[in-house]
Amino acid sequence: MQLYNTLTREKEIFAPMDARNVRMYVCGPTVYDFAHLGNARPVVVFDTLYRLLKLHYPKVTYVRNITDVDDKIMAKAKESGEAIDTITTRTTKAYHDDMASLLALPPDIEPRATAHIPHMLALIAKLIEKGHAYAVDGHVLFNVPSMPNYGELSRRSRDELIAGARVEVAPYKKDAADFVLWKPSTADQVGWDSPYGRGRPGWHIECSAMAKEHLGETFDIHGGGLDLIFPHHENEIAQSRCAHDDAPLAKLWMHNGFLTINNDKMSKSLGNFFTVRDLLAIAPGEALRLALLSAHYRQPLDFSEEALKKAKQTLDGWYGALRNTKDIAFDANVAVPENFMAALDDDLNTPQAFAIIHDLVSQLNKTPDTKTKSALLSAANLIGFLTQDAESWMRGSSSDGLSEEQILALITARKDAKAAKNFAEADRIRKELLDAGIVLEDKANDTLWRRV
RNA sequence: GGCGCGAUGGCAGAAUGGCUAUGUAGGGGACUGCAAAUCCCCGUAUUCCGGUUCGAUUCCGGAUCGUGCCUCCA
Repeated sequence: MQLYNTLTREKEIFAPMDARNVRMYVCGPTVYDFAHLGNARPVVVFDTLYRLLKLHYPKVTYVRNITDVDDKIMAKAKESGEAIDTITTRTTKAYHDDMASLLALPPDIEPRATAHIPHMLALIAKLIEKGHAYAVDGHVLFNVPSMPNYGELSRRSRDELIAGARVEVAPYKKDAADFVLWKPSTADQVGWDSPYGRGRPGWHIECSAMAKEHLGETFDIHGGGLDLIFPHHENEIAQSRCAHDDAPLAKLWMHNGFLTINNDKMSKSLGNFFTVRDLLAIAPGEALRLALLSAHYRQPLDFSEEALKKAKQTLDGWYGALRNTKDIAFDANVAVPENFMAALDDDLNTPQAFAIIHDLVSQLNKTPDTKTKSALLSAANLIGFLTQDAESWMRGSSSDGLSEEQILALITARKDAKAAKNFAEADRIRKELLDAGIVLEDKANDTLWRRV
């Protein structure tokens, strides 16, 4: 398979370091609030990659961290008066639930930052020992000029960084580009004892420490959002390589594009974000997943509720084909179609993969047979689609609106009216159901219904 | 100011040095008591200006517009 490597800015043939165990690290959430859709995109994208890798290789170790110590969490705790643990535990649970709703498989290992403080301190000590970091006033800073090839991922020189710097340079820094590995905590702030005084980790060190602990010094794939390239991933590389005798951190770096709303970047600071939770209230997770994968992962994706509705309609069509062929058997031995695999193996071309699913759906409608149905299901299931029972998908769920009993009673009443050739009454009932969001499909022997 | 990305039909969105995706919307037809679903048929596209080439939407240069990053961020 081919994957685009941010490091080389080219598609490369993927060759794992150890084909018996492919290792992948993806930057996970800082748990202080509900996940927004921008957080969900990388989860769904790398879940798709994870599923593909699992198909190609006997074992994949997928690590996605939970950042449970951070100034944003501290600020939230101060604001709400809750304990940090309470916030991180609750938010982590919500994150797990939301991502499961998006049909994302859980990672193999989900390390928490607070459980790796000793690993971070060990890494920091090594960096100081090797002359790449220095302690000053309770801070420990990584000295960027100590690494000659700093900036390879983002392709920035140190001079450019300083020239463009928007922030004031802290007086204790030896160099303007130096970044924090460890910072002091006041008595009322969360902190851990260390040789540099009581404090807490900087933003980047946790990923270096946890990746080393769970995947080793060098692993296959490191993923995350585009905005992590600089500074986060650049600094992870600096820390890890300088601590590990210049061993590369990851062979392949993958970054998903942004989610936009009306072509503006969706972000917390702009306030133009949707939480996954809010969207799950108006559409099934599978529809959200489809919407998130409907553009290639490296392209920007402009999200709207309209796009989400379209995704739901598309799935109605796919599930409709399954419901119409419910008597056709599924054969698990039928392979995923080659062109479908080829699309995904070409740097996760999900739009192309969906085009092939559309084609299979259309074939199934025309020639309903086990071979076609099985090809469709094996393809769709591979990347987390069409895993539900078609009938239950069509019936959906609705807390308000008509109950299934009411719907079935109306359908029976309409059937009686039709038998009596009272078409005006039959149409009136159908209109009543339509107004309640129920669409009927008359078949030869019975009437099917679905929620729109 | 520095670094980068993008521009494809009404909309969404792939691909490609010659054949033109897919979906959706729209038009016509089949089926249906009428619908729905499904099937068949049909329009509409590669931002602009140069260059390379037998041939460019694709490669190269420039312009315009949009957008991201430059120590909060997926």
